[in-house]
Amino acid sequence: MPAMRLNEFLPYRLAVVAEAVSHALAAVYGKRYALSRDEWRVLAQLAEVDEIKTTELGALTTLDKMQVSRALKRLEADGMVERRIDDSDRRNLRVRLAPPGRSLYRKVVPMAQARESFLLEALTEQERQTLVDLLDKLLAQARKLRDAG
Amino acid sequence: MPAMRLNEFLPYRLAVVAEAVSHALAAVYGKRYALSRDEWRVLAQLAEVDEIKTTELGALTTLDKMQVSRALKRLEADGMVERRIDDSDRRNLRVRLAPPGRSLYRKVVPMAQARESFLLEALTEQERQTLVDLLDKLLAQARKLRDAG
DNA sequence: TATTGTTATACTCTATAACTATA
DNA sequence: TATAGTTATAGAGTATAACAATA
Repeated sequence: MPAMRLNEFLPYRLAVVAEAVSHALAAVYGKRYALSRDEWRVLAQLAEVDEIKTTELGALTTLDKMQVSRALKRLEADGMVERRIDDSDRRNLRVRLAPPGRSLYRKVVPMAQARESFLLEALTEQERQTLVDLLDKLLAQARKLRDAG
Repeated sequence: MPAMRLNEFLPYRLAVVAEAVSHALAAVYGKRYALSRDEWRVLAQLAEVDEIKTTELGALTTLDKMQVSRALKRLEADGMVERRIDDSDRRNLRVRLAPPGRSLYRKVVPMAQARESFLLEALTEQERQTLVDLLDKLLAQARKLRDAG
Protein backbone atom coordinates (compact mmCIF):
# COMPACT_ATOMS: atom_id res chain seq x y z
CA MET A 1 0.00 0.00 0.00
CA PRO A 2 2.76 2.56 0.52
CA ALA A 3 2.14 5.24 -2.08
CA MET A 4 5.27 7.07 -0.99
CA ARG A 5 8.37 6.38 1.05
CA LEU A 6 9.03 8.88 3.78
CA ASN A 7 12.75 8.39 3.46
CA GLU A 8 12.69 9.27 -0.22
CA PHE A 9 10.43 12.23 0.22
CA LEU A 10 12.54 15.29 -0.50
CA PRO A 11 10.93 17.65 2.04
CA TYR A 12 11.62 15.10 4.75
CA ARG A 13 15.24 14.58 3.77
CA LEU A 14 15.84 18.26 3.51
CA ALA A 15 14.32 18.88 6.94
CA VAL A 16 16.46 16.18 8.53
CA VAL A 17 19.69 17.52 7.05
CA ALA A 18 18.89 21.13 7.83
CA GLU A 19 17.99 20.24 11.39
CA ALA A 20 21.24 18.35 11.92
CA VAL A 21 23.30 21.19 10.45
CA SER A 22 21.37 23.78 12.37
CA HIS A 23 22.01 21.90 15.59
CA ALA A 24 25.70 21.71 14.90
CA LEU A 25 25.77 25.46 14.42
CA ALA A 26 23.53 26.38 17.33
CA ALA A 27 25.97 24.55 19.59
CA VAL A 28 28.38 27.35 18.78
CA TYR A 29 26.38 30.57 18.74
CA GLY A 30 23.72 29.29 21.13
CA LYS A 31 25.34 27.26 23.86
CA ARG A 32 28.64 29.05 23.73
CA TYR A 33 27.62 32.63 23.15
CA ALA A 34 24.00 32.62 24.32
CA LEU A 35 22.68 33.95 21.02
CA SER A 36 19.40 32.84 19.51
CA ARG A 37 19.38 31.90 15.86
CA ASP A 38 17.72 35.20 15.00
CA GLU A 39 20.24 37.21 17.00
CA TRP A 40 23.07 35.39 15.31
CA ARG A 41 21.65 36.15 11.87
CA VAL A 42 21.19 39.80 12.71
CA LEU A 43 24.67 40.07 14.15
CA ALA A 44 26.22 38.39 11.13
CA GLN A 45 24.33 40.60 8.72
CA LEU A 46 25.14 43.80 10.58
CA ALA A 47 28.82 42.98 10.38
CA GLU A 48 28.59 43.22 6.60
CA VAL A 49 27.25 46.74 6.45
CA ASP A 50 27.86 50.04 8.10
CA GLU A 51 24.38 51.20 8.96
CA ILE A 52 21.13 49.72 7.79
CA LYS A 53 17.39 50.18 8.09
CA THR A 54 15.49 47.64 10.15
CA THR A 55 13.32 46.69 7.20
CA GLU A 56 16.35 45.94 5.05
CA LEU A 57 17.74 43.84 7.85
CA GLY A 58 14.62 41.72 7.79
CA ALA A 59 14.90 41.08 4.07
CA LEU A 60 18.56 40.16 4.32
CA THR A 61 18.09 37.72 7.18
CA THR A 62 14.76 36.19 6.06
CA LEU A 63 13.22 37.28 9.36
CA ASP A 64 9.93 39.07 9.75
CA LYS A 65 9.68 42.46 11.42
CA MET A 66 8.71 40.95 14.75
CA GLN A 67 11.65 38.62 14.85
CA VAL A 68 13.96 41.45 13.88
CA SER A 69 12.46 43.72 16.51
CA ARG A 70 13.00 41.17 19.26
CA ALA A 71 16.47 40.18 18.20
CA LEU A 72 17.49 43.84 18.10
CA LYS A 73 15.93 44.54 21.47
CA ARG A 74 18.04 41.85 23.10
CA LEU A 75 21.19 42.79 21.23
CA GLU A 76 20.72 46.44 22.11
CA ALA A 77 20.10 45.65 25.78
CA ASP A 78 23.39 43.78 25.79
CA GLY A 79 25.15 46.70 24.16
CA MET A 80 25.84 44.82 20.92
CA VAL A 81 24.01 47.19 18.59
CA GLU A 82 22.98 50.82 18.47
CA ARG A 83 19.79 52.17 17.00
CA ARG A 84 18.90 55.72 16.09
CA ILE A 85 15.94 57.36 14.51
CA ASP A 86 16.27 58.29 10.86
CA ASP A 87 15.56 62.03 10.76
CA SER A 88 14.47 61.95 7.15
CA ASP A 89 11.64 59.56 8.09
CA ARG A 90 11.12 59.34 11.80
CA ARG A 91 9.34 55.96 11.54
CA ASN A 92 12.58 54.31 10.50
CA LEU A 93 15.29 53.08 12.78
CA ARG A 94 18.85 52.79 11.58
CA VAL A 95 20.94 50.08 13.16
CA ARG A 96 24.65 49.53 13.43
CA LEU A 97 26.95 47.22 15.29
CA ALA A 98 28.43 48.69 18.48
CA PRO A 99 32.05 47.87 19.36
CA PRO A 100 31.07 45.04 21.75
CA GLY A 101 28.98 43.59 18.94
CA ARG A 102 31.97 43.62 16.60
CA SER A 103 34.05 42.00 19.25
CA LEU A 104 31.44 39.29 19.80
CA TYR A 105 31.17 38.77 16.06
CA ARG A 106 34.90 38.30 15.77
CA LYS A 107 34.76 35.64 18.45
CA VAL A 108 31.80 33.73 17.05
CA VAL A 109 32.67 33.75 13.37
CA PRO A 110 35.82 31.64 13.47
CA MET A 111 34.01 28.90 15.35
CA ALA A 112 31.02 29.05 13.03
CA GLN A 113 33.32 28.91 10.04
CA ALA A 114 35.22 26.01 11.51
CA ARG A 115 31.97 24.07 11.75
CA GLU A 116 30.99 25.01 8.23
CA SER A 117 34.42 23.97 6.97
CA PHE A 118 34.10 20.64 8.66
CA LEU A 119 30.72 20.10 7.04
CA LEU A 120 32.04 21.10 3.65
CA GLU A 121 34.92 18.65 3.91
CA ALA A 122 32.41 16.02 2.91
CA LEU A 123 32.09 17.67 -0.51
CA THR A 124 34.45 18.57 -3.32
CA GLU A 125 34.67 22.18 -4.48
CA GLN A 126 32.57 21.25 -7.48
CA GLU A 127 29.97 19.55 -5.33
CA ARG A 128 29.69 22.55 -3.02
CA GLN A 129 28.90 24.81 -5.92
CA THR A 130 26.41 22.31 -7.30
CA LEU A 131 24.68 22.00 -3.95
CA VAL A 132 24.27 25.74 -3.61
CA ASP A 133 22.89 25.98 -7.14
CA LEU A 134 20.38 23.20 -6.57
CA LEU A 135 19.27 24.65 -3.25
CA ASP A 136 18.74 27.98 -4.95
CA LYS A 137 16.54 26.47 -7.61
CA LEU A 138 14.55 24.67 -4.98
CA LEU A 139 14.12 27.83 -2.94
CA ALA A 140 12.84 29.77 -5.92
CA GLN A 141 10.33 27.01 -6.62
CA ALA A 142 9.24 26.79 -2.96
CA ARG A 143 8.60 30.50 -2.95
CA LYS A 144 6.44 30.20 -6.01
CA LEU A 145 4.39 27.66 -4.12
CA ARG A 146 4.07 29.99 -1.16
CA ASP A 147 3.10 32.93 -3.32
CA ALA A 148 0.50 30.83 -5.11
CA GLY A 149 -0.92 29.70 -1.76
CA MET B 1 35.59 43.80 8.13
CA PRO B 2 33.10 41.09 7.11
CA ALA B 3 34.91 37.82 7.76
CA MET B 4 31.97 35.90 6.34
CA ARG B 5 28.88 36.58 4.30
CA LEU B 6 25.68 35.33 5.83
CA ASN B 7 24.17 34.71 2.44
CA GLU B 8 27.03 32.46 1.42
CA PHE B 9 27.09 30.58 4.68
CA LEU B 10 25.85 27.09 3.92
CA PRO B 11 24.00 26.45 7.19
CA TYR B 12 22.04 29.65 6.61
CA ARG B 13 21.13 28.81 3.05
CA LEU B 14 20.14 25.31 3.97
CA ALA B 15 17.93 26.56 6.80
CA VAL B 16 16.20 29.05 4.53
CA VAL B 17 15.44 26.49 1.84
CA ALA B 18 14.33 23.84 4.31
CA GLU B 19 12.06 26.29 6.05
CA ALA B 20 10.43 27.38 2.80
CA VAL B 21 9.90 23.77 1.69
CA SER B 22 8.66 22.77 5.11
CA HIS B 23 6.14 25.59 5.05
CA ALA B 24 4.89 24.56 1.65
CA LEU B 25 4.33 21.06 2.96
CA ALA B 26 2.82 21.99 6.30
CA ALA B 27 0.20 23.93 4.41
CA VAL B 28 -1.06 20.53 3.26
CA TYR B 29 -0.81 18.20 6.23
CA GLY B 30 -1.11 20.96 8.82
CA LYS B 31 -3.67 23.47 7.69
CA ARG B 32 -5.67 21.04 5.67
CA TYR B 33 -5.57 17.90 7.76
CA ALA B 34 -4.70 19.27 11.21
CA LEU B 35 -1.63 17.07 11.56
CA SER B 36 1.56 18.24 13.23
CA ARG B 37 4.82 17.56 11.45
CA ASP B 38 5.56 14.72 13.85
CA GLU B 39 2.14 13.17 13.38
CA TRP B 40 2.52 13.37 9.64
CA ARG B 41 5.90 11.64 9.79
CA VAL B 42 4.56 8.89 12.01
CA LEU B 43 1.53 8.40 9.78
CA ALA B 44 3.65 8.25 6.65
CA GLN B 45 6.07 5.80 8.19
CA LEU B 46 3.35 3.54 9.57
CA ALA B 47 1.84 3.26 6.12
CA GLU B 48 5.02 1.58 4.94
CA VAL B 49 5.00 -1.25 7.43
CA ASP B 50 2.50 -3.63 8.92
CA GLU B 51 3.30 -3.42 12.59
CA ILE B 52 6.29 -1.79 14.22
CA LYS B 53 7.82 -1.15 17.62
CA THR B 54 7.70 2.40 18.93
CA THR B 55 11.47 2.55 19.19
CA GLU B 56 11.89 1.58 15.55
CA LEU B 57 9.36 4.22 14.62
CA GLY B 58 11.51 6.82 16.32
CA ALA B 59 14.59 5.80 14.38
CA LEU B 60 12.75 5.80 11.07
CA THR B 61 11.19 9.23 11.57
CA THR B 62 14.18 10.93 13.26
CA LEU B 63 11.98 11.71 16.24
CA ASP B 64 12.90 11.10 19.85
CA LYS B 65 10.81 8.87 22.10
CA MET B 66 8.93 11.79 23.59
CA GLN B 67 7.92 13.15 20.22
CA VAL B 68 6.85 9.69 19.11
CA SER B 69 4.90 9.15 22.29
CA ARG B 70 2.99 12.38 21.88
CA ALA B 71 2.34 11.97 18.19
CA LEU B 72 1.02 8.46 18.81
CA LYS B 73 -1.14 9.61 21.69
CA ARG B 74 -2.88 12.14 19.47
CA LEU B 75 -3.18 9.77 16.53
CA GLU B 76 -4.56 7.03 18.78
CA ALA B 77 -7.07 9.39 20.39
CA ASP B 78 -8.29 10.22 16.90
CA GLY B 79 -8.56 6.55 16.04
CA MET B 80 -5.79 6.72 13.42
CA VAL B 81 -3.50 4.12 15.00
CA GLU B 82 -3.75 1.13 17.30
CA ARG B 83 -1.26 0.13 19.93
CA ARG B 84 -0.88 -3.13 21.77
CA ILE B 85 1.57 -4.49 24.27
CA ASP B 86 4.20 -6.86 22.93
CA ASP B 87 3.76 -10.02 25.01
CA SER B 88 7.32 -11.14 24.44
CA ASP B 89 8.55 -7.95 26.14
CA ARG B 90 5.83 -6.12 27.95
CA ARG B 91 7.74 -2.83 27.91
CA ASN B 92 7.31 -2.58 24.17
CA LEU B 93 4.32 -1.25 22.36
CA ARG B 94 3.58 -2.37 18.85
CA VAL B 95 1.87 0.13 16.62
CA ARG B 96 -0.13 -0.21 13.43
CA LEU B 97 -2.28 2.01 11.30
CA ALA B 98 -6.02 1.68 11.94
CA PRO B 99 -8.40 1.87 8.96
CA PRO B 100 -9.20 5.56 9.52
CA GLY B 101 -5.45 6.20 9.56
CA ARG B 102 -5.06 4.49 6.20
CA SER B 103 -7.90 6.48 4.86
CA LEU B 104 -6.38 9.74 6.08
CA TYR B 105 -3.02 8.72 4.65
CA ARG B 106 -4.58 8.09 1.26
CA LYS B 107 -6.06 11.55 1.31
CA VAL B 108 -2.93 13.39 2.42
CA VAL B 109 -0.35 11.64 0.27
CA PRO B 110 -1.52 12.77 -3.16
CA MET B 111 -1.48 16.39 -2.05
CA ALA B 112 1.92 16.04 -0.43
CA GLN B 113 3.25 14.37 -3.54
CA ALA B 114 1.78 17.05 -5.73
CA ARG B 115 3.71 19.66 -3.76
CA GLU B 116 6.88 17.61 -3.93
CA SER B 117 6.43 17.18 -7.66
CA PHE B 118 6.02 20.87 -8.13
CA LEU B 119 9.21 21.51 -6.19
CA LEU B 120 11.07 18.91 -8.18
CA GLU B 121 9.99 20.45 -11.46
CA ALA B 122 12.75 22.97 -10.87
CA LEU B 123 15.33 20.17 -11.24
CA THR B 124 16.21 17.64 -13.89
CA GLU B 125 16.15 13.96 -13.04
CA GLN B 126 19.93 14.04 -12.85
CA GLU B 127 19.91 17.05 -10.56
CA ARG B 128 17.42 15.43 -8.22
CA GLN B 129 19.66 12.45 -7.76
CA THR B 130 22.66 14.69 -7.25
CA LEU B 131 20.86 16.77 -4.66
CA VAL B 132 19.87 13.72 -2.65
CA ASP B 133 23.44 12.41 -2.77
CA LEU B 134 24.92 15.69 -1.62
CA LEU B 135 22.40 16.08 1.17
CA ASP B 136 23.26 12.57 2.33
CA LYS B 137 26.94 13.35 2.49
CA LEU B 138 26.23 16.51 4.40
CA LEU B 139 23.98 14.69 6.84
CA ALA B 140 26.61 12.08 7.56
CA GLN B 141 29.14 14.81 8.22
CA ALA B 142 26.76 16.79 10.44
CA ARG B 143 26.14 13.69 12.50
CA LYS B 144 29.85 13.24 12.99
CA LEU B 145 29.95 16.75 14.35
CA ARG B 146 27.11 16.01 16.72
CA ASP B 147 28.65 12.76 17.92
CA ALA B 148 31.95 14.50 18.50
CA GLY B 149 30.22 17.24 20.50
C1' DT C 1 20.63 -1.73 36.84
C1' DA C 2 18.98 -0.78 32.24
C1' DT C 3 15.22 0.02 28.96
C1' DT C 4 10.42 1.39 27.18
C1' DG C 5 7.36 4.59 27.28
C1' DT C 6 4.71 8.51 29.74
C1' DT C 7 4.38 12.70 32.09
C1' DA C 8 5.93 17.26 34.06
C1' DT C 9 8.00 21.39 33.47
C1' DA C 10 10.10 25.17 31.67
C1' DC C 11 11.61 27.31 27.76
C1' DT C 12 11.77 28.84 23.12
C1' DC C 13 9.59 29.81 18.64
C1' DT C 14 5.87 31.08 15.79
C1' DA C 15 1.72 33.39 14.14
C1' DT C 16 -1.82 36.76 14.34
C1' DA C 17 -3.06 40.85 15.29
C1' DA C 18 -3.60 45.06 18.00
C1' DC C 19 -1.27 49.22 18.88
C1' DT C 20 1.75 53.73 18.60
C1' DA C 21 4.02 56.98 15.93
C1' DT C 22 4.81 58.87 11.98
C1' DA C 23 3.96 59.86 7.06
C1' DT D 1 -4.76 55.56 4.68
C1' DA D 2 -0.38 53.36 4.73
C1' DT D 3 4.11 52.12 6.82
C1' DA D 4 7.79 51.16 10.66
C1' DG D 5 8.23 49.15 14.57
C1' DT D 6 6.59 47.37 19.26
C1' DT D 7 3.90 44.72 22.26
C1' DA D 8 0.40 41.12 23.65
C1' DT D 9 -1.07 36.73 23.55
C1' DA D 10 -1.86 32.14 22.50
C1' DG D 11 -0.30 28.06 20.46
C1' DA D 12 3.24 24.88 18.90
C1' DG D 13 7.58 22.87 19.34
C1' DT D 14 11.83 21.54 22.16
C1' DA D 15 14.78 19.92 25.94
C1' DT D 16 15.71 17.84 30.38
C1' DA D 17 14.61 15.00 33.47
C1' DA D 18 11.69 12.47 36.68
C1' DC D 19 8.85 8.54 36.81
C1' DA D 20 6.35 3.72 36.45
C1' DA D 21 6.56 -0.69 34.62
C1' DT D 22 9.21 -4.29 33.03
C1' DA D 23 13.37 -6.75 32.07
